Amino acid sequence: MARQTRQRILDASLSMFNAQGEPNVTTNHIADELEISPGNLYYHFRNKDDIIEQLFAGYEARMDAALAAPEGRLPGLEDVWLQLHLVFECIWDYRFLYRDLVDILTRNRRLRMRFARILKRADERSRDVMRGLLQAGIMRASRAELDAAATNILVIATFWLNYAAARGEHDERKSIRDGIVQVMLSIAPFLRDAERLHLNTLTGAYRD
Amino acid sequence: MARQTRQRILDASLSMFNAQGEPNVTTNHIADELEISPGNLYYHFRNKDDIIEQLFAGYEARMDAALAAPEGRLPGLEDVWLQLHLVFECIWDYRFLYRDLVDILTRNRRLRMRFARILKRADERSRDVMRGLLQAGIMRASRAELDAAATNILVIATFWLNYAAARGEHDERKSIRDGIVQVMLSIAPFLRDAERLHLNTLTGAYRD
DNA sequence: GTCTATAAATGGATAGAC
DNA sequence: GTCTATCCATTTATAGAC
Repeated sequence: MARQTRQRILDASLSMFNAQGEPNVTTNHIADELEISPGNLYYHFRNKDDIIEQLFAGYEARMDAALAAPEGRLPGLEDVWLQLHLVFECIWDYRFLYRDLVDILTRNRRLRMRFARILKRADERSRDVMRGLLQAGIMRASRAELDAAATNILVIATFWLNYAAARGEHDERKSIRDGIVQVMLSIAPFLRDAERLHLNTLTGAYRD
Repeated sequence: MARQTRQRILDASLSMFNAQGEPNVTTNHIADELEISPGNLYYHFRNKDDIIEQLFAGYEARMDAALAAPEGRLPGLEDVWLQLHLVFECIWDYRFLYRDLVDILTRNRRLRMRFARILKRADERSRDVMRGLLQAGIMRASRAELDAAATNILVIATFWLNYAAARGEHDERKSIRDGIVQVMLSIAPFLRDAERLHLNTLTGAYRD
């Protein structure tokens, strides 16, 4: 039953962090929710940060998988679409991390480095995709524009949920779809007319 | 001296919030820093949230001024440049708000509504500029692309400092300039070749 | 207006029994 | 593994003297 309780604590923590925001959930709240004693919780984890680190490990593995490149070929627009889904689903499942990102990373040096590594990987991946579109001849961009576009995608993906919350968006689930559309449309103006129009049609249909 | 102390509390709070993050600064810390008693602080403000609300009022006025449109004429690219500076400087001066935006807005219903109003205004302003470029004939975009581009600018401006922090950027002052360049380059691909090239040159020079 | 003193509540964490 | 009991530190906030 040891494994069991440990896992239950992680599951409840993730769920409560996501629902109420990590700063607003104490170890006591978690223990209450599971109807176990605080002492028991501290038997399984050194402290709250330990719980967060374990959750982060799950997030890390998930995001690393989502950021994997397709085997041995250049990525196309359809690959982007699929990959964005994987990434946004991952962000959604660990949204507590993003909600208070700076505060969490400031408190914990290890997480800071690990998150920076993921960002860097996402950046490379994002650039790869752009380069793929360039080489396929369906995109036109200067070096600076390409870099900026890649960075743009990271910023949108990373903070889209926060943006939705700040705007007072209630249907959080829907904002995931909006975020994906937002990223796709940020690529559109770089494309050749045919592909650009195609993308506009696709995103328009997807939105509803 | 009443006005004096009150203002000193506001100044110190803003400075400490910006430096250490609002969640990590308590009313006691503020009193300590000013070498006054906690009781004195509570004579001037009902609580920490009251301080934040007063600071927010300053932010609000400042941002409203930065978002004002030029008198009676359509905005051009140079207007965007200037206006971005005003907006980013304002964000910089009140960066504590942006650092823990969701948490702060979740805790305070009034601030939530007031910030949403500002975002809405920025959105309109951003759209106006796009429309101006369209009508001037130097930009080409579908309706969906224009909306997305306007939103993009908001997302970048709002979260650029957080993004820089998450990447482990140390020179915070420099990230302001990078943010401005990032926004300008997000507009570039929509422009006619002449203006597009011009913008690439300008941002390239500005960055260093 | 400002201070001292302190209440009241909370959150993180541990010791020791079972 | 789990619980009870409890400690310690922190934070917010107030009462009352000066």
